[in-house]
Amino acid sequence: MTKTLDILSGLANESRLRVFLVLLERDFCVCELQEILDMEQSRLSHQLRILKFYGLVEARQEGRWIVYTVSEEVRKNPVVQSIKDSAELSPSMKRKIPQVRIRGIRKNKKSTSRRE
Amino acid sequence: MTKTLDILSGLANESRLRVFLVLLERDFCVCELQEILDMEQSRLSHQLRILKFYGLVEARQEGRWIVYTVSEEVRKNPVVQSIKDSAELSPSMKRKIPQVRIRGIRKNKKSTSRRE
DNA sequence: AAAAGATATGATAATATTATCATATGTTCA
DNA sequence: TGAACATATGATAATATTATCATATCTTTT
Repeated sequence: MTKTLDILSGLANESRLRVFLVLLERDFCVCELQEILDMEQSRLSHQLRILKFYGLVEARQEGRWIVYTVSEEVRKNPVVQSIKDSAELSPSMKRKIPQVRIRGIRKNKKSTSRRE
Repeated sequence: MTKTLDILSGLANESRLRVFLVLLERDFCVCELQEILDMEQSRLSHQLRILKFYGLVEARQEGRWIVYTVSEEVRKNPVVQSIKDSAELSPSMKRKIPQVRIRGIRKNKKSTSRRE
């Protein structure tokens, strides 16, 4: 179970909070997050590692991509829920979320072996 | 209104989180907090300043003491409420809370001018 | 007024966080 | 297989946080 202090520590950073809020919408691979959040790859990767460290996100390989998720357990956490309700994503990010679908394009080309 | 990121930043530190949880129980002056939390005065004072900086606590003078409070507005914040519900104070701290009453002792000796 | 009590502040050192750059690793595709 | 893509990692520098110590400030008490 994710401790409250871990949630606070993990999200006490603006970019990490944003990444997390986007991942609460739905799963994304790193390059999709890059697009939505307009963040440099390496920086994003480091921040994702920290989110993972605090138990806030999980990663799975999906073909050529690594897809990050917020588990059901974390989603159910009351502190996480209140943060989700209170913190607003910027309009520009919200706009991008339904559009960005880098993985989708490829999945149609060839049904890849997906171990989830 | 206290922003979510401020709440997260302010409480993403174990001692600060503890101080805040104690102050959610009721108001305390610094020396009472020192007693309950077993923290050095200077360190406590610095952390209180940070809590104040993030808008999580307020301070008022009360005679010789400075009493810290969590405002109603902050208490009502959903993120604060969920943190209060999720994070547990240690038993030793809980035990001390009803006992420690440094201000009270003096108040009986002489009714001091109190501007609250 | 001086002593004692309560708290804040400033300086410093130790430590942690963050961003950035370069590069390594693993996967798919031609 | 090798190029291209996607991501992670390591090193380093810049910056921020934290703890500690000494001292200053303000209030009350004697």
